[in-house]
Amino acid sequence: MPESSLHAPVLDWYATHQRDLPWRRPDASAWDVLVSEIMLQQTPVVRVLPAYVAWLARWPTPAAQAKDAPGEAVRQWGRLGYPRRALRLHAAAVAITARHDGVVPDEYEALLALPGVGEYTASAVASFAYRQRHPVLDTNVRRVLARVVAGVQYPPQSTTATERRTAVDLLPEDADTAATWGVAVMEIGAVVCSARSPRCDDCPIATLCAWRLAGRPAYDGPARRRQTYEGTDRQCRGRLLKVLREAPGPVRRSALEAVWPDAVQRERALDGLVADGLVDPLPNGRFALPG
DNA sequence: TACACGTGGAC
DNA sequence: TGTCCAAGTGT
Repeated sequence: MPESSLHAPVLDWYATHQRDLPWRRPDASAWDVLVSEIMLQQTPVVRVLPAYVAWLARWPTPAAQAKDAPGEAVRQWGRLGYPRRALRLHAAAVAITARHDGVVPDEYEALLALPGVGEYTASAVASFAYRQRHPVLDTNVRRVLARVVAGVQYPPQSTTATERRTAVDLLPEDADTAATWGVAVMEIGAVVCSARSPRCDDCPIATLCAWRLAGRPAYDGPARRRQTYEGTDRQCRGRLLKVLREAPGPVRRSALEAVWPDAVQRERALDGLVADGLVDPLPNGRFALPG
């Protein structure tokens, strides 16, 4: 069975079933796409939607973003999570303005050099915004390929050379078709071939899926690392930054002390936020979002 | 290569 | 109710 037999059913399904998301509209700029991709890193679409609209209403171009302080980006980020992304998106806007004349670069290597842009995001922007032929390997695509091609329930913990080869092998020859293919496979992973309860009855490639053909065997490998949160430095950092975000200006140390009782952990977390550039310690002993 | 890094919704 | 999961990146 040639792998290209997957193309038509996937592309046909996407043509009629794709969600209407703002960053996919024809008039979405490369900046729009970049903002969406950074926001969507580890964050569900439904939570990104309102944040995305507000962000671009305030900063419709990289130059507009670059003119404001990084702390304003952190504040505007709100409760999306992983606020370092806000800092990096701001830094990317500065870099785009300085190095690329305010235009989001269309070359993969130039994209990869931007802060907060890794292998996936560089491919996504090159593909979705500039219609280039790049394999996009996000968690959705990796899961779909793991099931359809490899016949297993879940992909490996980190992206492997085998997965990259599979993604490249499956890429349609025509660049524009390849770009649509990428977002289409992602969409199947997001709304049909979900992690917990795949809806094989609604899947356009169910009859070609190795995992389904094998009877949907359960994941058989090393335990997937579970993420802890309660009581961690991460939770503490979130509490501290929330105080800064919601204050109109600099805050006293006492305001930070009030949200986390463990002094040792609190100081460690605060030091971490300062080291990450998310918090500015002021000479007067107060703390602020970076200026 | 593992690990750190937020937040909240679903089951 | 606690676990799992969500369009990853940087170190």
